Amino acid sequence: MTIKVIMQELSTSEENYIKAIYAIEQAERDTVSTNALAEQMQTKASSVTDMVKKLSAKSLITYEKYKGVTLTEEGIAIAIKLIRKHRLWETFLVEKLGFGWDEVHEIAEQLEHIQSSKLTQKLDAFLNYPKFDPHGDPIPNEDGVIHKNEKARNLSETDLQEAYIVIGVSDVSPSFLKYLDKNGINIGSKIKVLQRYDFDQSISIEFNGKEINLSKTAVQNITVIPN
Amino acid sequence: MTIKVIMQELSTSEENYIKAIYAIEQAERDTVSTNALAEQMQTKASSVTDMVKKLSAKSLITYEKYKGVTLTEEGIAIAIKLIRKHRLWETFLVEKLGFGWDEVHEIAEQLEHIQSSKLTQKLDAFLNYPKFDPHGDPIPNEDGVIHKNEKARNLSETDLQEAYIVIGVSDVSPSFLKYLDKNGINIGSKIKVLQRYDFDQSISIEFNGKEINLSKTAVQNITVIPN
DNA sequence: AATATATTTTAGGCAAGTCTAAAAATATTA
DNA sequence: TAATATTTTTAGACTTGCCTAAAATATATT
Repeated sequence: MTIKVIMQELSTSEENYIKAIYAIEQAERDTVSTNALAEQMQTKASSVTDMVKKLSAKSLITYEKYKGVTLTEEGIAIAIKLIRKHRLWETFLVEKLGFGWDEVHEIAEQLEHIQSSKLTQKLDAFLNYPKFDPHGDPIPNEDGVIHKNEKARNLSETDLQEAYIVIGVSDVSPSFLKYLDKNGINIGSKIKVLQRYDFDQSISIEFNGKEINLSKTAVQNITVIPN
Repeated sequence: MTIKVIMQELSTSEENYIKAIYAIEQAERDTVSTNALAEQMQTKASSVTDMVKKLSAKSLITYEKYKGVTLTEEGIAIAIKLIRKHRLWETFLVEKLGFGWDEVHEIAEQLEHIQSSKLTQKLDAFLNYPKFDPHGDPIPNEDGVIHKNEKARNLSETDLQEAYIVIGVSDVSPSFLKYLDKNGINIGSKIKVLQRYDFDQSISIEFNGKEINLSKTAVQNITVIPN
């Protein structure tokens, strides 16, 4: 027998509050103050108080007057679902539609509120169950599990002989992009770190069967995740 | 020099009214009455009057008390953009995510309100600029041009010995879908009309080298375009 | 044409989500 | 600890989009 938890339908605004509370809880390990939430939501403290009462009545947060709020288990589950959808859509926009990783946030912000768990599942499958989004942030799986331990890292912090996937570059100067392009390196490129030269902090990697040397500057601007 | 028309941001509700007015204008070739619109929107006539005043103030419709409404040029443009987005998303859901033809309407109803013309363009390109959605309805192009040029037609209105491509079905009963599935017929399937039997209005087609007989009912529910 | 019926609009109200201004509680500091 | 400053809540109001009930207008019928 399968147990299906009926999850209440939330408004876009309610969902955004849940997400904001989750984000603050992750950053500061404390209850979330009204002002912090107002700041995060770009609204007034009085509006926050109103909403906080409503979410509390729905048991998505615990709220005590003048003492801030905390997400309940159910609230956390909703936040993670939203993050999952957001990151899956960002991955879709970059990998399938060819958007730049810097242009997808706003659109994903809208897409994450589309209601259909089947859509999320199918999107996940279509993208081949990605573990990280284009910004290197982990994508929660369907059960809400987030692999926070394997976080995206800089190429300079990798282990030798290990395989990685390029998920981003921080320097976006045309010359750097051209340099990567010339070598065929792109988002999604699978590379292996061969050697690290301490004298100039350059490294050599294996990519597409070829060995490529990357300067210190290049290395510092490439973000990877373990493959 | 490119002229960019700044289009005002509309609420989901406003957009839905515009779409509803457009739909009624297409069906009946007349001004749209308050009651007809209330029926279409599943709401009360008084609510319609309220909204109609607002849309009129925004010059998206012309409205004269007790005389019904008509979309302005700008209103029509918005309606067509919404239809374009709706049909592109439906195509995406069916062709890329593997949804059934019958399950995509509700989701597309949400997706069509996502604001980003770049997203629409890129989605269109990703889908290879489809001309018809999974239901056989034409997809307006970026300039709002709808190729109604009688391309999509019912299988019952085809010419013998001609090649066609299946672009949709109107009956969405599971048994009918299963029936098509068993024969391997799908959206995009290339068929040739072999013969038409007047006594029971069934036809025989060639598909994948095999000859398949389709009953009158089946025929009436399949939409094709000339190949 | 006068009356009956149907349609549409107005008037007033409600919920969601926001705001400002003022009051209440908490935190800081002299 | 008492005064001051900050944070949070309350009270009342606004907008959007909807509602009901009643009034106004248009249409149909005798």
